[in-house]
Amino acid sequence: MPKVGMHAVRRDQLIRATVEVIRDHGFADATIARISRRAGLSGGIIAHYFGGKNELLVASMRWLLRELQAETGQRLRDADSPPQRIRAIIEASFDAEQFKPGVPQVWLAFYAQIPHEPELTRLHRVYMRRLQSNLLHAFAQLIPRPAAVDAAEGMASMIDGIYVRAALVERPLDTGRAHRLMNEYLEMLLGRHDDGFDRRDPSPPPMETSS
Amino acid sequence: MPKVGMHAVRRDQLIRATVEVIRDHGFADATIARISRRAGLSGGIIAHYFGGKNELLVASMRWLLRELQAETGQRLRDADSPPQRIRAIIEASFDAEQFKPGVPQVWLAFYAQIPHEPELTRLHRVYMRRLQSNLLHAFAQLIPRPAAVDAAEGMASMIDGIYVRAALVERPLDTGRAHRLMNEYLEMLLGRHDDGFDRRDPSPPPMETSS
Amino acid sequence: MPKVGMHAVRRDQLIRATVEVIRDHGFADATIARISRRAGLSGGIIAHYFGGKNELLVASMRWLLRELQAETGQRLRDADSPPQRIRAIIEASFDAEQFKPGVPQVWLAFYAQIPHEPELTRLHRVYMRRLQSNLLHAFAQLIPRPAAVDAAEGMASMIDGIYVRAALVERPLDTGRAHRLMNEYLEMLLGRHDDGFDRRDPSPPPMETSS
Amino acid sequence: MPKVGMHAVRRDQLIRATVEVIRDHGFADATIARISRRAGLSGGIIAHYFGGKNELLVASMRWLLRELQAETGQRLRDADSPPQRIRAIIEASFDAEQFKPGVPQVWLAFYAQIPHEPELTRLHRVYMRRLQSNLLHAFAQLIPRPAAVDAAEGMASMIDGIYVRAALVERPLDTGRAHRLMNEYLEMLLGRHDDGFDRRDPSPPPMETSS
DNA sequence: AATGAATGAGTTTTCATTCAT
DNA sequence: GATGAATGAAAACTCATTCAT
Repeated sequence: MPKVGMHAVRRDQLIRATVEVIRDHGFADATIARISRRAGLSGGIIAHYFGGKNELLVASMRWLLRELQAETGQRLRDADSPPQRIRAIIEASFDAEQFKPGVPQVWLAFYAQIPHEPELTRLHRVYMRRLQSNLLHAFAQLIPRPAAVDAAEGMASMIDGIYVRAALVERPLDTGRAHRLMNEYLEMLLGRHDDGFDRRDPSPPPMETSS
Repeated sequence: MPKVGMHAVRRDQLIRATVEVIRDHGFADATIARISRRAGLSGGIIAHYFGGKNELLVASMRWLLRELQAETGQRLRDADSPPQRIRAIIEASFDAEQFKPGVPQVWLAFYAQIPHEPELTRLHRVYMRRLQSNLLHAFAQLIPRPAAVDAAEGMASMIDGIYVRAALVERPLDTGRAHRLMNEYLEMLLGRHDDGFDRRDPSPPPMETSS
Repeated sequence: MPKVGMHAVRRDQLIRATVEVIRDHGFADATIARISRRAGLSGGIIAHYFGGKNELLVASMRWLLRELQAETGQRLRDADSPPQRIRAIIEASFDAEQFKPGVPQVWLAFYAQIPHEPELTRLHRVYMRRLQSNLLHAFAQLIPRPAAVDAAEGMASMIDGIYVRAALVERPLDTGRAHRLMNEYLEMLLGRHDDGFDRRDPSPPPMETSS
Repeated sequence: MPKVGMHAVRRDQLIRATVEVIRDHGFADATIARISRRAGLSGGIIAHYFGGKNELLVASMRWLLRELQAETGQRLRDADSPPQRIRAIIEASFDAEQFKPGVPQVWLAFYAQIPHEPELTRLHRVYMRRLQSNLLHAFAQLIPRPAAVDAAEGMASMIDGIYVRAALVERPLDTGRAHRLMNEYLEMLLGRHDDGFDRRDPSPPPMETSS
């Protein structure tokens, strides 16, 4: 009788290898041969566990999103005010794990593929909507609704922008400076309306449901 | 007798086809067959005019950067104050041309390839440094140096972030809202120091040299 | 304690699955994965019971031939005149079981493989010789020897032809019409010599030995 | 500028190689590697000229059917009475070319694949219907309609049966004996009604249209 | 006895490149 | 200048076999 739990172990092993290969070679050059070699397994194993290369790639992006989502969810649960909730999102995005060398490149590679692979489009849309919803609800408790909409959009853009640039520039911002930039932006967004706006918002924060 | 300028015509034709194919299929699926078919030419032609596929891809990114650079340069020449210079950069980046459907996807595709192709790395670095330099000089005339460094970084990140998101979300911001977000951010960046800082900066603006 | 006869049960189970898969997908697409899944067993089981895929295929054809042979033998034992013996062969070949949808396709698939797999060649040769011998002996008691040789050949060809066509046409003959065609042919073959030929043949009918 | 007509030459070359490989190894073992090697070309060429292996196989069967159809059509055009038309069909089917060693095996291989590949099903159906129609029309001018229907079916079955057996037995009938068997069958079919049936049939023979 | 994990050879397909015309 | 025929390497995928449990 085969060892139990092998399924999960192997899938994880292969997904990690995939992420590493994409990090080192880019999406277009992430071949089955490279991935399976990196995982220390044979090429045929990918068909065995994922059905095909594309499913492995999708599973890898799903895994990345889940990791990030888990981080975000954890921090959101610990936050108990709208500003803290916003900061929780920033901190999850700029977690040390996400800023490790190579990690932004992997995200960027998947980002570029999103418009061309429907399942990636779907995965990303789900993630992004949840993020946007969280940001909007938090801002809406702090500043007037129209400003909150722009603030949420701006905040999300800033997060993405800093992160994408981390993949592109030789010496990316350290996480400290990334945080500082984000927090200054946040302060400015909130400060503009620091003029008597009633911050008490009766609506509860959006649920953190796992998809 | 060959037509004069055929060389330039064909190269342009192939570069445009390359951009279209990357837009429609992504970087990994931009094959010579597809590109040459789109250009209405035979597959062999690419070796003839570019030596190989990779050179064509590099030339295509160079072409994109030149277009953007030309736009930026034009607007910068028309600007005659630091804030106007900053706005010129924003406006060039969020030009209607750059926001056409598909265009952000193409940039994103090249972005993802930049870390893996040295010549793309180089091209992008040159472009980015010039942009950064322009932004920094402009900000440095408006706010204190340490704040200017952060402002330039933040502004560049915001530009990239908004642009990348335009490739990823179903309904990207229209250029109007993109501009508004940028301008609000700019005002906030400048406003924070709107407290007697001497905006006169003796250093000249950076040269607009074509690479 | 293993059930008694498990060996035979499993072999039968796998052979039936093989026949069904060949029926549905053809010989070239009868994979071990499909066969074992159809049998409700794991892929490894085939090596366990047959040594390998090819042995399973050979065993499957042997099984088909044995079934047909059993049917033929039974009917021959019930026949007590040369014409009845010929009809017994016809009836065994066009038994309802053999005309079930899909069955002719299976035979055809094996037929096509016979020239390329020595063991199948052997199996089929044995079967065919016995059939031919039975037909020839029966005809030889009814019509002159040279005519009997042709009649046996013609009868065997007609059987094969009707059967192969049952695999190829959309609406195969029903067994009734198949029988009628065969019987008419038989009558014609015999009728031509219905002119005083001595039907009494001293030679005994060929033995029905099981291979 | 490439040589003109290469397209037709190469396709023919590859189809012939395919037929030879199927003849020697069977359908399941007719690999692209073997086929292209036999044709003296590289494996990639098959994608170039046929798009894929399956299209090559379909084209090969179409080619075989066309050859046979051409032979049949030629002989039918030379026939000027119903019995001659029937004999024309027999003779085309049992042409020396079709009885060359290996040829029946190739037909048998394609036959076995017909139920599993829709395009082969279609090709064969078209061919078979035309044959059946020709036979029926000819018989209908010679014997009563119900008998003609059976005669056409029986004749087609006999042709297929003799031909299939040619692929299966060690020493197939020589074409002479095959013809004799067929002609005897034909005579019997016609002779049974040699009793005053009005052979004059006003309906014209079916058109020989190329598909 | 039976599983299904894992392999690796082999197969089809893809594709950039080369080159004669 | 331009084609598209042809290649061959590399890619993804298939699949029979092996084997530890």
